[in-house]
Amino acid sequence: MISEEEMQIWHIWKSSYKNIFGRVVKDMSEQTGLSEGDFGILDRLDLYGKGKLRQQELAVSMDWTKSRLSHHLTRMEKRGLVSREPLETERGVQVIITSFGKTTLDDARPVVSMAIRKHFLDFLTEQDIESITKLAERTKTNSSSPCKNSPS
Amino acid sequence: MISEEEMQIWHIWKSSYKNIFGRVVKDMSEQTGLSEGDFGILDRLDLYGKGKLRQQELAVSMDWTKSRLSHHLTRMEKRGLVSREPLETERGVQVIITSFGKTTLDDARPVVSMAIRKHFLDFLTEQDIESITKLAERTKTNSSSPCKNSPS
DNA sequence: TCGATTAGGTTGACATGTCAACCATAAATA
DNA sequence: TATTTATGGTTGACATGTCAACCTAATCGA
Repeated sequence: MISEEEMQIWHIWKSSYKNIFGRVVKDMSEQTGLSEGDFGILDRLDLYGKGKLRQQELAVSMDWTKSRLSHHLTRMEKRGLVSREPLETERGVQVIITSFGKTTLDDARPVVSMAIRKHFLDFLTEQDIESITKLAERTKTNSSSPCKNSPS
Repeated sequence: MISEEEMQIWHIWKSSYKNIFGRVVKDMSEQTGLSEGDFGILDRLDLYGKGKLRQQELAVSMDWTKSRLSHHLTRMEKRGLVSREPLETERGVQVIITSFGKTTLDDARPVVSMAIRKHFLDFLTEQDIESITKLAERTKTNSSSPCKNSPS
């Protein structure tokens, strides 16, 4: 169905990603104690929500299922990184970064930046950047959502 | 430490990978019942070993830890995809694809090929291929292994 | 107004991964 | 030869993910 060379490209692409990504994650977790998920969540709470976000928005933003997020938040809560409380106005849950979470995040930012530069950005040419950007465009989710708001 | 745009590239690169890879894996698992790991293992047994490989070689080839492989093989054994038996000549374990594993693999190959073409190859330009290949080269593990054989 | 849906979350079971500890055998070295 | 050390694997505990079932509070339609 597909040629040797084509299969090669696939394998190279996969392992290249796994290598680079793995190095960044390793630096991050070793030097900050945060996983990529932890960091993503804290980052969004801090930047998009000034410290708090509704659980559902967080799920969308992370592109995670509600179940996955729920489990993850439970663990982060135990570690003291975030807290949860019911919304007042409507139903739903507010996720709030704790002060411990905030300082952990602040400490982590430079580490993460450094890791991304060292293991990823430093290797990119202009061509790579263009290639990455365009490929992402081309393969983007076909979000012409199936008739959600279509005039029946 | 790093600019908005640089962070953007990182995010785009990550999500682009996750999207494409996720689609391929989803097709594969839905249509064949195999995970990527399952397929990788069966594929290697079939191609590199004519049906059997030493566990350790398999681990290297998959770039997995021995622990991870051991756990995974235990599960695959339960499902009847592979079997294990001790080596005769030296110590160690032979991993052998069962006939059920072999037919499952044969059925899976075209599905996997199709998925890779549909979700990945079809979107690649010549430039992308060059970019992917070269970036992989540039970021390849610096395998000048730390003094394994260095003259003290 | 009442029943059916939808939205927002939680939970438990199970699959998958990681890590450190362990065990046995082979090889190297004192 | 006796003691280390390296090799090849297994195991158990625990972190992380997925899936389906469940619960409750809106909301929609007849």
